[in-house]
Amino acid sequence: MRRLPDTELEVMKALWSTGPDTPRSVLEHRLAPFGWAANTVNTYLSRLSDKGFVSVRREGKSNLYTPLVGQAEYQAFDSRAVLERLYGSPRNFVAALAREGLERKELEELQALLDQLNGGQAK
Amino acid sequence: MRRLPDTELEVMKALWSTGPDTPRSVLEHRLAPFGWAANTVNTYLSRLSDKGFVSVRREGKSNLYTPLVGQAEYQAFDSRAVLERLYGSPRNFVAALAREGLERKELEELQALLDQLNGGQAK
DNA sequence: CGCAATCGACGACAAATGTAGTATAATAAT
DNA sequence: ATTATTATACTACATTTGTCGTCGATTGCG
Repeated sequence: MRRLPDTELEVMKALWSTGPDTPRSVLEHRLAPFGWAANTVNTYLSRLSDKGFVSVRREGKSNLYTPLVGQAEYQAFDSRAVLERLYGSPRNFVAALAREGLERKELEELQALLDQLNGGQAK
Repeated sequence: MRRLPDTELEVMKALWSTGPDTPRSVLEHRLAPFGWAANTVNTYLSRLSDKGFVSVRREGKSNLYTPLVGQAEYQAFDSRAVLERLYGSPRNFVAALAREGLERKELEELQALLDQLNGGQAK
């Protein structure tokens, strides 16, 4: 698994939210704000395919791209990579966020999650 | 502020830990594991200088590079960027880590930090 | 059937990143 | 001084990323 560049990640996020989809559809429904040319999306999808993140299948007149890597799976990988790159531990990451100003809501969500993780039990 | 590529970030980490330093010294003391050529480090330092992350000063026979952006400052910026890129909230980030397997120690550290953040008081 | 609208494959090209070599100027050792 | 050592500045070059354009095949319409 490798970390994806920003643009390809945006395309993956689109596919994760819509499910298997065609370039045109995904562009119009989920990537419109970027104002990308149709070919641009095609390039990103093609690169994602090369990297094994999506599969391609002929769906009548156009291609249908299906995510091969799930969002949760990618996030699990990426979050660890983030720690290794600069923070070392979840604690350091959250501390950095805190320095920048954590909102009450974010804090509460975190606390709730931790309670839950602990209630279950930590591995 | 912009996000730094991996190699430049490694150099910054080295400078953060040693303080102002020369290319040779930083390479030998903190970057040895990478096995980079001396000129490679020089290039990274030069790019960091262009980007305004370090300052250069002539120190006798060699250059002395000083970080202009602090580690805490960079981390605060970067951690937010991480959330915006893929997670949306600290909660989602930690949840992703949890899926990948959080160690008990990491959990405890996090919990302690949160207690502290709350004890202090959430903004 | 003939032509126009689509779509995808492939090629292009600039900027950023990873990694160093060269050439040159200053230094140090004989 | 002459030479061997260094450190720096500049150049170089492959790969990756960001963005498309072109061309040829496919489809749908009149």
